[in-house]
Amino acid sequence: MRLTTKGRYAVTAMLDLAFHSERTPVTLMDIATRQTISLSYLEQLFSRLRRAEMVVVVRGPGGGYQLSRPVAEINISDIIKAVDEQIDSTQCGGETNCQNQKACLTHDLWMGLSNQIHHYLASISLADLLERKPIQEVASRQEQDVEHLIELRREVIVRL
Amino acid sequence: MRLTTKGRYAVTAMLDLAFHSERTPVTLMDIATRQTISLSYLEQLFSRLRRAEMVVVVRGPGGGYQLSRPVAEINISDIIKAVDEQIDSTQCGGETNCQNQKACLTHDLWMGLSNQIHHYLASISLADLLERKPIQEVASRQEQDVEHLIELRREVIVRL
DNA sequence: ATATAGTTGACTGATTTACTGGGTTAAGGA
DNA sequence: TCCTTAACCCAGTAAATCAGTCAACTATAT
Repeated sequence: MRLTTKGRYAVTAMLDLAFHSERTPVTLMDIATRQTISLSYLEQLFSRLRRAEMVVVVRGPGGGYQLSRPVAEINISDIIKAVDEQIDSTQCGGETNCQNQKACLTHDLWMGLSNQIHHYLASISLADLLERKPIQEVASRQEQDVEHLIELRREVIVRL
Repeated sequence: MRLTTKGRYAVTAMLDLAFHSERTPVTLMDIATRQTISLSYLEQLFSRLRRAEMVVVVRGPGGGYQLSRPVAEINISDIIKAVDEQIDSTQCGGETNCQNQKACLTHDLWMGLSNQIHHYLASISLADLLERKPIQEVASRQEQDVEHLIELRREVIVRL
């Protein structure tokens, strides 16, 4: 279980989905605009999220992504694991042969530690995050800030 | 608070120190041999650990490193923060201006999350880890496995 | 048909990781 | 005083990862 900015991007994007995809799918372009993440980077992340069956896809016009299950059933740990390529942190993948064919100190230590963190993050769902006041406020502001940009983009595209 | 292999190396090395430096200082060479970490990499890590006042140094023959305080007063979070240069995970360093001079979704979310992880790791001390059975067993085995190597190294050096 | 939107892969620059090798400095012992 | 020990420090580097770009592709709704 690693904790890097990559995982944070994924959690942010999933939270954005949770806010906006209840009725209609959300395009990566919309998420990119609201969360200021590059579209192509989002594509990479969602490719993994899709393979991990965290999101479902609707292709074609009006399409986009939606969460594959209710927000209460998606936890932070799963999101991070989906994008963070699990090059397991002990170099032996639970094989317990990190050091001269035997377990290293780190093995038991870090396994235990990262298990605990994993369980902790697994206990937090998207639903939990959605309930938080400050997050709701930020999300509303983001919608207003960026709504006109998204509209503008659509109009401009239509005119061309 | 990031969670990478670098932090794991630091925690492993500190745990090794906790096991072996109670009476006499421990050289980085010994740790390098026991934990199979490169000596120069250890030097880098301990340079930071020393600046963070996690360890004290004794120079010259018979010297090495010792913990700066009792094992119960050194927690995992401090160790990781000492070596992981805190390029804060939100790009705004608590300034709350990550996105167009305002808070991003990530800000509150990730701040909260990483705070919780920080507190969790802060609640685990080296003393806690030392008490764990599997860790004790691995440490004993490592001593036996490597003791002769360390002895050998000293003899060889003496002969040269 | 055409525009929308996801899918895939190759490729890039920047940064971090983990390590090598060189020399310098402090301290202890013969 | 000289030698050894061991920390200190610096410059460099191969590999991996991060974050992102670009281009060609497929599926689908209108």
